Amino acid sequence: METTWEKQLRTAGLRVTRPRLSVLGVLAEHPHVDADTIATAARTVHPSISPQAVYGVLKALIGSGIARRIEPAGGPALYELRVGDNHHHHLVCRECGLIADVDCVVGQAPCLQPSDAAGFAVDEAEVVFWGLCAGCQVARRTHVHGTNSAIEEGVTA
Amino acid sequence: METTWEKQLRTAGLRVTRPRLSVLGVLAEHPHVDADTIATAARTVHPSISPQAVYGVLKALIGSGIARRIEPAGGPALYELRVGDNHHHHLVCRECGLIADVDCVVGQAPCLQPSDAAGFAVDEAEVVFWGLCAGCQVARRTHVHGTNSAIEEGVTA
DNA sequence: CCTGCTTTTTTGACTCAGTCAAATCAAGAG
DNA sequence: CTCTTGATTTGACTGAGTCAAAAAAGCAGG
Repeated sequence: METTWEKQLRTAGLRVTRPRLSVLGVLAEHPHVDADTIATAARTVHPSISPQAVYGVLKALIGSGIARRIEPAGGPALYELRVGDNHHHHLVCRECGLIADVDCVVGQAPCLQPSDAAGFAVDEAEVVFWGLCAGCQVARRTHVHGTNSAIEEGVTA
Repeated sequence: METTWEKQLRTAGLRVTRPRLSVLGVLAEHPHVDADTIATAARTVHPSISPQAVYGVLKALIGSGIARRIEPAGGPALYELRVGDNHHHHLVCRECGLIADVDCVVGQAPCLQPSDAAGFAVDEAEVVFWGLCAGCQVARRTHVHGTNSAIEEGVTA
């Protein structure tokens, strides 16, 4: 497994270093993490890693397409490994920040091409679905006695 | 025109104040502005307005649905007036940050509902189209002599 | 196995966007 | 006009991330 990462790094023309391997290890275990969590987790494997090194590693990984950066509104940036070419989108929980992956909707849904592109040369469509994760729906029904009609009426796009 | 804003504020249960009216004025003139630009522009009308007042006003406007906040990756948050109910999405230029509105794709495109919602109760789908605006396409062709094949091959969603 | 060049990492200062809390001030109800 | 409540100002502070110089480590050639 570790050999795979080494190969990936070398293929990308990057040197194989301890900080890089430990960051890759963290990314492989946690699907969507912020830089600070990566630093903390990586420190269990490589105690001397500095926060800036994490940013540096992530920048290198992103630059060579090994990792991807997503920036949900209202929170720090999150990083994920890009395994293969499976481009996907994200479901974000408004309450707890939990993120789930959703398969790319293009294919069944070529409608993502904007109808009027206003002269733009569009090269990527980014979709974020906002809502409540299963756990937070339960928590809300338990503690609050209001309705959650707004949530369940459907999607506003 | 100003009376309209006063009415909107009062309807929302908000007091009509000079900072609020000047921020509304700026928002009406500029479709997508960041907080700092709003502060600078508002100062031409109301010189003593503080940056924090701008944040306060925006928070109030957003809380009552008069304005909307968007947070494109890699830049400060932008604010726009929400006229009527026309929910729309955004085209963002990778080069210059220019933003254009795109009509909501739901209606012709009910496919925005994720196929597998992983137990989430989804209440909003947010779409951002990334690319190059017309101006930056011209600028790039003029100054760089490489290809821009990646850009024009189509949308990756 | 060394040597030396180059890329990474470390260290530490710094920026930018935004928040928080206490004190002052103004809107507008009565 | 006065009083109460809500809004703004002032000023300190946080969190996320960048930048640059110095130290350290990777790895290619001998």
